[in-house]
Amino acid sequence: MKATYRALLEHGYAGLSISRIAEELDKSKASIYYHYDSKDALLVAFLEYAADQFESSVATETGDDPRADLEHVVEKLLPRQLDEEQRQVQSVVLGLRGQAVTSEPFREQITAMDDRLASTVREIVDRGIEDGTFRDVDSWRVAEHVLATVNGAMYARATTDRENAVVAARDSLSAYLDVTLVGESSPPESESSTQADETSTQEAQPSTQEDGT
Amino acid sequence: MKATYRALLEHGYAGLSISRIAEELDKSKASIYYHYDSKDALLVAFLEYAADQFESSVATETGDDPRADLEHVVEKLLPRQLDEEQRQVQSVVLGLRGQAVTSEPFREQITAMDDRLASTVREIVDRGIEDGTFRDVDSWRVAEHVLATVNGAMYARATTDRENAVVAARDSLSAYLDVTLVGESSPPESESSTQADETSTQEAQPSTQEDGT
DNA sequence: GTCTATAAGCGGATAGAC
DNA sequence: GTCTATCCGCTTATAGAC
Repeated sequence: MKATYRALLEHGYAGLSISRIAEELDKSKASIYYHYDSKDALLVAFLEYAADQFESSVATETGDDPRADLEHVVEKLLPRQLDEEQRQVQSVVLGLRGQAVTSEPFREQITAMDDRLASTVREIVDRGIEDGTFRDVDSWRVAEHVLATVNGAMYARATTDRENAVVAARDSLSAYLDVTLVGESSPPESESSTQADETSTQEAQPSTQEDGT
Repeated sequence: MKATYRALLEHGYAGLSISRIAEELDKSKASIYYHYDSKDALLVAFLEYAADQFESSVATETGDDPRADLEHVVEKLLPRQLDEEQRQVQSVVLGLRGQAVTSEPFREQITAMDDRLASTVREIVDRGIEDGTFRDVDSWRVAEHVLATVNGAMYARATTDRENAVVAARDSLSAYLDVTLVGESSPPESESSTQADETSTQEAQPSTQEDGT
């Protein structure tokens, strides 16, 4: 599994082959077939392994401050500064996830992963509602909104060079949670000056696609 | 390009080969090499073509009601009911986007696409602020939030069986826009009963990953 | 522009020795 | 369990005829 992980990192999903895995493993191709019946079987096993890695990299203690717990989850998935190891785990998982478009078994696994993540978020929101910290919102909807935004931003981080966009989305999500769950108060930090330094890639780019405006 | 599109639809990115494209085209493999120097060159050309298709499938008239324009854009990307053709365009684009994790040229193109989309959204928000329809929010942040959520939900639609989750995220996003941009009023529709029929996949699934709770 | 034929190589997978 | 050797199919890409 670790060798597969390394091979995936180096060559991407498209470039993943038994030879490459064997190389990382420092064993022969044939030896891999002793442990797995086929490449597909190995891949299915790996997807499970990768899901575990990803989820334990996200797992977080939940305390008795729901708003902090929520922020903690978001921070785990979408840290302002992504360290190299997390970047790698995420791009591998995203690479596999892409295969779910055309592969049934992959799709099932990914669906289960998102289900678990969404439940985690929803449970935190529910707890907050019960203990009176949060307003009586539709926890399911809110959880799905959070998950979609976080996934979208992770996805952008892995497939574009729009780092600032990721941070902006994250900040806006936090502000949204404050307004929706807690009420009107804005958090200690500012409201319109956290956005780095305007050196962003999407600033001052007047849209090449349409003629309107 | 159209033959490549069809081949991609039938076999996915992993299964895309010159033979397959030639087959769709009803010409020989060699004839393709007369028009493109290499598979990579063809792929780069196709990415551009696909981006155009995608963007023109999203393009929308912008009128003088910013809130409606915004809703229109979201509806185009994340319709409540996705028709077959749109589903296909989206899964092809998503499939290509996945390659951006490991391919520089792909990454650049995808970055440009997201930049354009974000600008479109931001311009609508700016227009709304100027004409007094919207509050004086940070249009950049809001636009990135919208884009991340929409992308995340599209991504979920293409890689999971969580249809209800997509609709939930979309509804929550609309509600968020109403609150943030317009003010307190909630839209005509309900607040906690639009969520289909609870037959969703993520309901009643008590999270297998942690022991807390 | 398009074809057939073919080169050269890598992919997954197996046989059989150790 | 691991190795070497090997099979076979398919891939990208080219040569050269029409």
